[in-house]
This record gives sequence, structure tokens and C-alpha cells, in this order.
Amino acid sequence: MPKVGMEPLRRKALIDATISAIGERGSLDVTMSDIAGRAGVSSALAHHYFGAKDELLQATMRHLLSELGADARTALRAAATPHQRVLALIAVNFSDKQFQAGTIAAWLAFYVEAQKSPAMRRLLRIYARRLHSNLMSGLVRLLPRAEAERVAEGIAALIDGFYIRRALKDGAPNAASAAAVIEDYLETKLVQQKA
Amino acid sequence: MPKVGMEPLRRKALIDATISAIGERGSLDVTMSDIAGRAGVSSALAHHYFGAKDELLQATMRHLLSELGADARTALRAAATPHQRVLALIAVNFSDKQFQAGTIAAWLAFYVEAQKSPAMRRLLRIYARRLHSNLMSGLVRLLPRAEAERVAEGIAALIDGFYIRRALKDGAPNAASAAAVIEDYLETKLVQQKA
DNA sequence: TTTCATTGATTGACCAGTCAATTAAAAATA
DNA sequence: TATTTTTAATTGACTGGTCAATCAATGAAA
Repeated sequence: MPKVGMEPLRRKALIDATISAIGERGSLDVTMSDIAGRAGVSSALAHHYFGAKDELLQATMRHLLSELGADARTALRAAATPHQRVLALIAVNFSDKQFQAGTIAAWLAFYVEAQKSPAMRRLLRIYARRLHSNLMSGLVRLLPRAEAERVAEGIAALIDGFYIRRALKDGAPNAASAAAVIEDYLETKLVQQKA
Repeated sequence: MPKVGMEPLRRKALIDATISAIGERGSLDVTMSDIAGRAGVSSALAHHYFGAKDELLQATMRHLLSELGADARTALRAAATPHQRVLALIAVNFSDKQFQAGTIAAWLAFYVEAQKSPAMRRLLRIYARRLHSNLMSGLVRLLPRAEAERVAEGIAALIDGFYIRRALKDGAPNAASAAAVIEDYLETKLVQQKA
């Protein structure tokens, strides 16, 4: 075992293991031993690096949040028009990387956790605000402000709605059809505007 | 303490207590003792009537499901047109009785639980199918079949989406604005159709 | 005197978090 | 260079607490 800078490696491994464990169990009801085992270390080490289970879970959520944020930034950079910006944001949420069993399960579990944990709620609010302002950055050029606001809320709810409803289907998640419904919603609102 | 037919009374009290406990804790992470205490009985009695915690939770979910179903039937009975049928279904989900902290928390918690419990998943599927077919009963008269299908999916996702996003806001749930977004979605699709 | 309602006490499992002990690399010192 | 010392990484074993589930015992109506 090398001695140099194990900490970042172990933290990353433990966070990945947490997502995988949550994905398999389908809830936050996972033990530190299980997580640590998946990461190939003892549960004592997980406590050593994260202090408490809570902090590991929060770190995991922050990781999910930052991955999604990075994907969104990349997608937005490639979008030339306001319309494309909105489509890009929808696409990101249903990309193969994001719309995955483990990740979806983790998001849902965190939503539930947010009801009792102020820290989690704060993190989720960051996500919600960021999504909203990203969506608005495109929508305000396409619709009157009040209308844009409404559509942004609708798209956000649709995204979370399809995430949660994923729990009903078994087998591979069908991202394409979910994205199609949201895109259709957007197009309909835009067509209506032009008319 | 009367002796006659305590069972239905106690079952009802325990189910109500379960919803209240879940609502307060914000998750299914509630103890049998807590639930039993709220119902004014010992945890042993809860086990006596329900056998296991799992069955109490399932019974609670079945209760939620049947309340929602009853409300939906009542609302549909008063709807004269296909358009009103759809509006009525939206309204039911955001009525004061349904869109309540405790009930919302319970639905979300059950969604998460459904990921690991086949029994819960089955129950949620019943809810989803019923909502879908209720929505379609109005939409097929208003839109071409494929379009109706798409809108039904959209409305269902919006409802669940606003339920889950309720977790982000604090204070009283704002049902009116959620319902407004969904109604706007519906109207937009109908106007588009006429054009 | 049978049958239903009810509980206190107990058990057994599980689990987060702690800690003292071990290894080995790295840094400091001779 | 050879040594001692410090520091980081790591774990097995343990503790305290929690909780679902069981059960034998009590009460009280029919």
C-alpha cells in the first residue's frame, strides 16, 4: 500500500461505492460496512475519512450535483441559440450518464432525506435554483417573462417527475420517451407564442 | 375499553398514526413504537393486528391509494365534459385533502420503498395505471390518440414532479401554482389542437 | 370458561461510531 | 548512509443504542 495521498483516492472510491450501494438497495438504507466493503476498505476507514455517515452521504450528493453541473455547462457551451440551450438542458438530464438506475435512485433518496435534513435540503435547493436559472437563460429570449417562468417550472417538474416515475418501470430506463414528452411541451409553448 | 370489534378501529387508528408519523419524520424511517404510541396503544398490539411492520406500511399505502381513488371518482362524477374530467383529475391531486405535508411525504417515501419492495411497486403501478386511464377517458375526446397518450404521460409526470419538488419549499404547500402550471399545459395543448 | 384485547418484558439482530494497535512510508537527525 | 522519529493509512475488536418481533401473562367481555 502506497503512503502518498491516499485520501482523495479513498474519498472518491467511497463516494462511488455509496452511489452503487444506494442504486442497488434503492434507498439510503445502506450500511457503512456495505459501502466500505464495495470500496475495498474497512468501515473504520470510511469513518476516518468522513467522520460520520451523514457527511459521506452529503459528499455523495455534492458529487452528483457537481457532475450534473459540469455536464450542463458543457452542453450549454455547445448551444448556439436560446432554443438549443433549453433542449440541451433537457438532454443532459436524460443522458446515458445521468439517467442511470444508481444515480436516479440516489436522487430520489436524497429528495426524501431532504425532508428531514436541512443540509440535504440546502443542496437540493442549489440544484433547483441552478436548473431554473439555466432554463430561464434560454426561455426569456423565447417567451414573455411570466410565461418563461411558468415553462421553466413545468420543465423542472417534468424532469423530476420522470425521474420518480422511473421507479414504476422495470428494465432499462427509457430516457428517450421522457425527453420527447418534455421537448414536445417546449415546442408546443413556442409554437403557441409565434401564433 | 369496549370489547366488541376493536380490530377495525385499531387498524384505522394505526394507519392514521402511520401517516402522521411519516409526515413528521419525512420518511419511512419510523418505529413501530412511535406509530403505536400515536395511536394510543402498545407496539405489541400493532404487531398483533398487522403481523409485521411491512404489512402496516402496505396497508397504509393501500389506504392512501383508496382515498385518492374515491376522491377521483367523486370528482369525475361531477364532470360534464371531457375537458372537465381532466381538470377534475388535476384538481383532486392538489386538493387540500390530498396535497398535505403528511400525505405528500408518505407518497414520496413509498416511491422510494417501491424500488426495493415488489409489493409496494405493484401498488404504485395500480395508482399509475388508474391515473393514466382516468386521464385518457377525457383526453381521447379532445386529442388524437397518440397525442392524448403523450399528454397523459406529461400530466402524470407533472403531478409527481410537483409532489417531489414540494420537498424543496418550506411552509405551506402551494398547490394552486402547481395546478396552474399543469392546467396551462393542458390548455396549450388543446388550443394547439384546435388551430 | 372460552375468546378477544392488551401489554410489559425480553430477545436477537444490526449497526454507527470509537479506539487502541499495527504497518510502513517519509522526514529528520546523526 | 544509517538511524531514529514522526506522520499517514489502516484495521479488528468492541460498545452502546435502537428496534422489530415474540411471548407469556393479565384483564375483561360474552
